Amino acid sequence: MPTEQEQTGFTDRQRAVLDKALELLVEGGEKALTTAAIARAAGCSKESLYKWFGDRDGLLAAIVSRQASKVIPGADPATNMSAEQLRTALEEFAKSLLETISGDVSLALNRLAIGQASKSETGLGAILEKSGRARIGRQTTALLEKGSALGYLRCEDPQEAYSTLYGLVVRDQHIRMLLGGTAQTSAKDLELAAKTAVKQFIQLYGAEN
Amino acid sequence: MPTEQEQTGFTDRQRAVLDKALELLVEGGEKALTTAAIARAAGCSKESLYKWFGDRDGLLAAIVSRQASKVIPGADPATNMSAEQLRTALEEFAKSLLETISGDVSLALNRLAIGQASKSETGLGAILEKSGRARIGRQTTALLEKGSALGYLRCEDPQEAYSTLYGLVVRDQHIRMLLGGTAQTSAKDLELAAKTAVKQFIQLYGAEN
DNA sequence: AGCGAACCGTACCGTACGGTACATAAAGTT
DNA sequence: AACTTTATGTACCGTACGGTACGGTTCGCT
Repeated sequence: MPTEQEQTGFTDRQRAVLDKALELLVEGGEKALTTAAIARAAGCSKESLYKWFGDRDGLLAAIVSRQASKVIPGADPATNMSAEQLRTALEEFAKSLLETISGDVSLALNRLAIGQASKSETGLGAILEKSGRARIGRQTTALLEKGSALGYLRCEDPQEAYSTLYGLVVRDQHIRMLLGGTAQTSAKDLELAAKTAVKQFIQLYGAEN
Repeated sequence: MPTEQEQTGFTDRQRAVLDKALELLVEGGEKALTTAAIARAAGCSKESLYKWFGDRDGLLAAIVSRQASKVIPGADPATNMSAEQLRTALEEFAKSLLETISGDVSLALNRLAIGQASKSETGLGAILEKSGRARIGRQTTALLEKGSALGYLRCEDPQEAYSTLYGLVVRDQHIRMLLGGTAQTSAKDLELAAKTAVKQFIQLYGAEN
C-alpha cells in the first residue's frame, strides 16, 4: 500500500486507473465496475489493483475520493461587493450547482454511494458528503455571511439560509434525475431556474429596507 | 401467471410475500434481497416466486408497485377554506412529506430504484415517480390551485409553485439521508421545519396585498 | 375415491465475481 | 552482471446467486 503522498492522492498511474474506472462506472453503473473490467480497461493487472487499493471497497472509496478532490473552488467572497455583485455570485453558484448535480459523473457517483449506503458502510456517503457537498456548502455559507455582514442579507443563521437556498435551487431535480428521469433543463432553462431561485431567495432573506 | 385482478395487485398470498420481501429490503438493502432469502422468509418456494413474478426484476417491480399503491391520499381540498385552513393544510403536507422521505421504507425503496437506475431499465424509478411522488404532487398542486382561486395565493403556475414548496420543505434532507447521513430532525424539529417552510412559501406566494 | 392444480422444499446447474497465486518481463540499484 | 522491485497477464479457487427441475404434499373439485 502507498505510504506516501497519501493526502494528495495517488501515483499518476493509479490516478489514471481511477479515471478509467470512473469512466466505466459512468457508462455502465456499478454492476459494470468489476475488478476484471477495470483491469482490462486500464491495462493493469488485478493483482496491482488489490495491492494499491486493498479490496474492491477500497477501490470504490478511492474513486469517490479522487473525484471529490476535484471540486473547483468557487469565487471567494470579495472583501467589498455591491448588492448586485452578491446576486451575481449567488446566481453563479446556483447555475454551477445545477450543472454539477445533473452531470453524468455526479449522478454516477451519487448512485454508487447511495447503493452502498444500505450496507453498514457509511464510507462513500460520508466521503461524498464531506468532500463535495459540505465543502461547497461552507463556501457559499461564507458568502452569505459576508452578504449579511455587509447589510445586504438578513439572516441570523447562515447555515439555515444556505439550506434554504439549496432547496430553492435544486427543488426535486436531484432525486428525479437520480431515479432516472430526464433532466429536461436545457442550458437555457438552467440559467433561468438559477435566476428564479436566487430571486426567491433574496425575496426571503434580502434586507431591502 | 395471474391473469385477473391485475390492476389492483396480486393475490393475498402474493401480497404477503411482497411485504416480507420489503421487510428484508428495509433491513438489509438490496444485497440481502436474494430469491432464496425471500423464499425462506416468506415460507414459499423459489419456483412460486418465478411463477408469480417472472424473474427477479419483476419481483422488485412488484415490491415497488405494491408499496407505491399504499400512499394515503391527503386531505382533499375543501370547497371553501380560510387562509388559515390553507396554511394548516400546507403544514400538514410538509410534515407528512418530511416524515415519509425519512422513513425506513421510503429510503430503502428509493435506494433500490436509484441503484437500478444505472442499468437501462427505467422501470423502478418511473414506477416510484409516477405512483408516489407524482401522485402526491398532483394533490398538493390542486390544493395550491384552489388557494390561488380563492385569492389566498398568487401563482400563475401551480406546478412551479409546488416545486418551490417541495424545495423549501425538503431542502437537502433527502439526499443526505439517502447517502446514509443521520436524519437529525427529531419529531419536534420536524414540525418546526414544516412550519418554517410553509411560512417561507407563503412569504413568496402569499397574496396579502 | 380419484384427479389435477397449486405449492413447498431441496437439490441442482451454470455463471459471474472477488480475491489469490504464479510465471514472466521490464526497470532501476549496487 | 546479478539482484530487487514492480508490474502484467493468465489461470485458478471458493462462493454466491439467478434460474430450473423434480419429488412429495396439500387442497379443491367432481
